[in-house]
Amino acid sequence: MSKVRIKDIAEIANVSIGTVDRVIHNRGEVSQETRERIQKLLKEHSYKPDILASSLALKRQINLAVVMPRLVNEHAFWKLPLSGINKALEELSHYKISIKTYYFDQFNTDDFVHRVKNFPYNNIHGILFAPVFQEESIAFLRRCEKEKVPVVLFNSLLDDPYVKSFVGQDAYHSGYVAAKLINYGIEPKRDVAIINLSARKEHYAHIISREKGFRSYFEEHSGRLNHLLTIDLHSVDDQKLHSRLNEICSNYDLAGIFVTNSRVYKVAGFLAARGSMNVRLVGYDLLPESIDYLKRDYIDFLISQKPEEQSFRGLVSLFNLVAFNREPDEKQLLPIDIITRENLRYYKQ
Amino acid sequence: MSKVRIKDIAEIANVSIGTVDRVIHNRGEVSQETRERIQKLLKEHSYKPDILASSLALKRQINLAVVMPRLVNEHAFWKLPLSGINKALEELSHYKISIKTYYFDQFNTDDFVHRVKNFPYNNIHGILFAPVFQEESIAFLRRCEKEKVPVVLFNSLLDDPYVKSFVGQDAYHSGYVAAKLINYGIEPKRDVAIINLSARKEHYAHIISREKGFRSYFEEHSGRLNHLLTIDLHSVDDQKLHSRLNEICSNYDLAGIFVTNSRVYKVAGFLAARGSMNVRLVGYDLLPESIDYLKRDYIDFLISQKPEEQSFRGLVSLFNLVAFNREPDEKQLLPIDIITRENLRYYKQ
DNA sequence: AATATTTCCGTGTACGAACACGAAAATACT
DNA sequence: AGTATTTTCGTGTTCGTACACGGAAATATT
Repeated sequence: MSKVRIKDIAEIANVSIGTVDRVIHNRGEVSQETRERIQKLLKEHSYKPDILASSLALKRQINLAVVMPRLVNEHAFWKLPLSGINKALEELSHYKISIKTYYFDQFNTDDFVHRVKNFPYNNIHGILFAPVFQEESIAFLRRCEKEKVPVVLFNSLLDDPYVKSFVGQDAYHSGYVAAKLINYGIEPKRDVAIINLSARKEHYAHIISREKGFRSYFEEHSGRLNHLLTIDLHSVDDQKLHSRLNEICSNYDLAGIFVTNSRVYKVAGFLAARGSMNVRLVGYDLLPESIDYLKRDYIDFLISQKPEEQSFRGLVSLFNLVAFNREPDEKQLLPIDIITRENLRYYKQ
Repeated sequence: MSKVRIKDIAEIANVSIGTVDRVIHNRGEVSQETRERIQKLLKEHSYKPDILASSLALKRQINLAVVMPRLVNEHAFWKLPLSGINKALEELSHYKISIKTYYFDQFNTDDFVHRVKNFPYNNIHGILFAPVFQEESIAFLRRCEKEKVPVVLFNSLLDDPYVKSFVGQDAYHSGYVAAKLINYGIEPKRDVAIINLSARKEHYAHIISREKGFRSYFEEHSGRLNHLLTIDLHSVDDQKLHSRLNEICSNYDLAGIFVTNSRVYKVAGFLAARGSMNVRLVGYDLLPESIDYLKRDYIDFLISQKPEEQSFRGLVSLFNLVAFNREPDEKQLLPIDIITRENLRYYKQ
């Protein structure tokens, strides 16, 4: 039961350590026959490399890239993954590693395509990618596949066999959880609004999934379905937003609002300005602005996507893949943490 | 900025690696003068040992002990830390480590005192301890201090300077969070019960803290204070419990119940038997029985203490302390996770 | 002064895997 | 047959630290 080392395998097989090593790393230069013999032995003795020793001995330089939306004007969400990237950089500082970040304009398909075209594929050993544009992203994956650069996704899921791993949240279930929280807090027969505050909703598969999850909760539970309304607001202008929301408030008996992304603080701002405290408000992510409204009770619950952890785990997975050939889980689904004013302190940063 | 190694320090100080090593590990046999000189250099260059190399080179055998309540009859809670212990054992399997568990009867002070008396202090390098009896536990700590065996606590906090670290949850705030959840879900002017289902409440400091946290939420918020009642039920007998609860239900307009520990499933069982679905119920921990009632919507929220993670992190901290002299944080407070039927899957085991 | 004892410090090996280098064996080519 | 080339494999060093061992220097003892 004691751990089997390369040396042990080598002795059993009557070959040298070097040969076993070559088999393990597919470095070739081993005869068909002995390779198979050793592979069999490795399996039989269920050889697992010693993580510590491997790490210590690793000499290769490893270059990773992160491809994600640029931090434009207001959508502060994309700041958050950066701290995860830095944390990963620290955690992996024993190694010879470089992480370079490539930003693209999340509202401009052409920009993305252009950035990806001049990508230094042969200097990069792995890519952590936050996809936005469905088709173009798939095309990017095809290119990576051709260039044999492994890709790990975070934040948003692309259904493609070449993706080595996805780190993120199940969007559907997060919407489902949000629905529970709102339904739990309000009396029956009152109205609930789903607000999409996204410039271009169709770009975000997970926003759609969240709404679906939210709605399906109500389908399965108390018949509040005919009190559900979806509002798409593409404008980022606060003036317009407020007047639109005002209008809705007077037309409906709003008891709860679900904002399908991190811009929930905008709706909270409206509620605060209007002074209406008894509308349940649930949204996403721990942006500073949202935290502020959470503390002041204008937001009741936030669901964290854990963006720092997403990028962190994504990078670590990617590194382990390219450095040690350790295959990550296909999906790394992070828990759907429910954050309130009262437990916030344990989730911040 | 590149990492400084023992070798570098040795060269600068014009001594050998061995000497620097002796200084680092306080192994003596170094003259006062050179010791101080090297210590100064270590600080100046902010030397940090390479974790990987240290681990690989560590040859000492390390024996840890866990001291915790025995898994008696019903209080299944104490099963949970065991999986954390096993996980730690696995994680640390690269090392020469042994973990031995010592159980005591959590309802019998004498039993605890007796077990602790014949403790093999000189074979044990560190103790992970879940205290129950205040005074006797402090006495135990004194003994450990005398024998120079470091102690890390989990689950329940003892205020003692000798404790190297505490891994657990802030009980007060967890009660506070529970109050938010109940208050959020019910209409004003209805009654809320706090139920202590503990054989001997006074033994559990954290049960008292939870109640305090719960009450203080209501003190700070909507004046529901005169609708709050505390019920101490020492009996474990289901018959008695049900009749007592029945009695309460008819005397009060109960809209919410907070059970201050993992026995919340007992109250859920009562509600299920009675068929009353519209009482909000919040309690602790992911016991299988409670999970079952959570799934059936008799329990609305569970707050997890993460017992597996407590014991896991406790052991890892303890190991790092005795093996590498890495001081753990004084308090390792785990997040107060809010678990519902809808996000349960991401928190199970 | 010679020997014993203590204090102080350097050397060497081990940990397990990665990888460079080069040697031996097998095969191909003239 | 002799040389060149390729395939196959073994040896040795490296990563940074832990620790055993033993040697030299300083001090004490007779």
